Amino acid sequence: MRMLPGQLRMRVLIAFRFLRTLSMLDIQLLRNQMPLVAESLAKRGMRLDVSAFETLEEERKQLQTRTQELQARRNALSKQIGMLKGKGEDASAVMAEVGGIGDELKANEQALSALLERINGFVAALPNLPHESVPEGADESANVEVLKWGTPREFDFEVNDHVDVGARLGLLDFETAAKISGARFTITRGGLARLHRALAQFMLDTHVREHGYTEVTVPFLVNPASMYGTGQLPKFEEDLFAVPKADGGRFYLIPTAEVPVTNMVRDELLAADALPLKFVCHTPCFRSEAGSYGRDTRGMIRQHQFEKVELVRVETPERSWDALEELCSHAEAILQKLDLPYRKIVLCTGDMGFSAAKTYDLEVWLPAQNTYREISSCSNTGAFQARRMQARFKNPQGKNEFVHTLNGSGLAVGRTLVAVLENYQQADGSVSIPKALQPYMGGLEVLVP
RNA sequence: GGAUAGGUGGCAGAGCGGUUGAAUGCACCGGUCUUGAAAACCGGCGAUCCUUCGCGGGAUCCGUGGGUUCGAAUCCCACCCUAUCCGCCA
Repeated sequence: MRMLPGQLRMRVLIAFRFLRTLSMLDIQLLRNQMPLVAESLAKRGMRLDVSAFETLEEERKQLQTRTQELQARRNALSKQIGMLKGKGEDASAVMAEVGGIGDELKANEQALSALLERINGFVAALPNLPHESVPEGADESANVEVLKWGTPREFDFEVNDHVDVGARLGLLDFETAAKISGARFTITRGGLARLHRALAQFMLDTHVREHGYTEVTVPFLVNPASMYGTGQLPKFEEDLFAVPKADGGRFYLIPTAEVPVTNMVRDELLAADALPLKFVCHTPCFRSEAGSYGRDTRGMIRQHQFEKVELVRVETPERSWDALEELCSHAEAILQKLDLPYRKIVLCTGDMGFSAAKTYDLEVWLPAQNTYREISSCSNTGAFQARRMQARFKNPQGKNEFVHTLNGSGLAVGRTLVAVLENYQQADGSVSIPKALQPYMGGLEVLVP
């Protein structure tokens, strides 16, 4: 198989990263607590080949020790040559001796770097370890409901789904979007377009004014290193849209603001008093949805392009677990203010994303589907992303330590619009506007056909 | 797209091919002085990996990769990135 230039660069980048950071999981943990790590990964349905790793490690130690011995000898002898020449004495005997080291040293160095790349390939495929509080299970059926909020409304008429509600209003148009772009795109018009904008504004304002987040705007096109930092690459390239650059490189369209916002601290060494960082960011998100051809084809639940208001936090390890609860409550606050019934679940070990140590999903009630659907996902990745990104802070003991990074939707704007249309629809085809949004709609109380 | 300049420790900024992991300043930590603080003075202060129970010892890292050399931050080549100016453009 021919390798694309981007992939080649990625492999080079990974090899380079490995030498600097040695892993995505903590390599020390892997070396010293192998059984524990294996057990933890097993909970995620991930079988860790312990003996394969130990063999590689054994080989690495031998090779590294031998290489370093040779390097030490070469350095010492070369230093002697410098001293002899400085005194104007003859150094040819020493030069002959050091010359003999060259071949073996070069062979050792090459073998070592090849081996390091193999070990990296092994470690890079490992997902984050689940937090101890995460319930064990193989798939979504083992997720655990934490709470239900609100009561689904009783309808005294036949409920329509958001596609029909939007059609009756004449403000939601999939056909024209399909003509322009293809499947999984949407056009909204008039009051509905404004309602969509109002939702995003309302979320931003709430998180800034009431929850203390700093609003940021960021690039929507990012480089491969950023995708690697947050964990989308190298494993999940097929989920992304790529844009080629004239120089042969590529940009990726962000699948979530988590990528650019979290990468703001990549390669940074932060002062302890700079933490926590709390950012809120409204962006479009682009996803290829390559693995979900048959799912949610109707309506605007699953799109190639949607908008999201994202919360990102950079925390110290001591505080990150409290911060996750807090962040999730901030996302919940939006649903509560909009009076949309939802439930909160904690994902089991088998259903979590690659980078996450623990994830809460918020699911909003959709009456037409008679079920709850995901509208937010809030995760603590611990030091997993920070280790990939080299994002550190100087702890009170003066030691450099990896930060913990968290992110969560607060909320997905498109799906929130769906939820409002379905939950606030009325028998005559109109849709009343949630109280909290009316100030953002110039006081408008209802959208009428 | 064209033309320059530059990428060195948390930051700024030195660095004739040879005891340079790197001067100096700032920041930071400890101490002296002070009623306290500031100032001044003294001392300390990079990361990662290997080895050791520990003390310690060793290796690698000056944008990235490669080359020359007994020896490279320093010389050569390629690439990446940043800044500035010109052109074009929302």
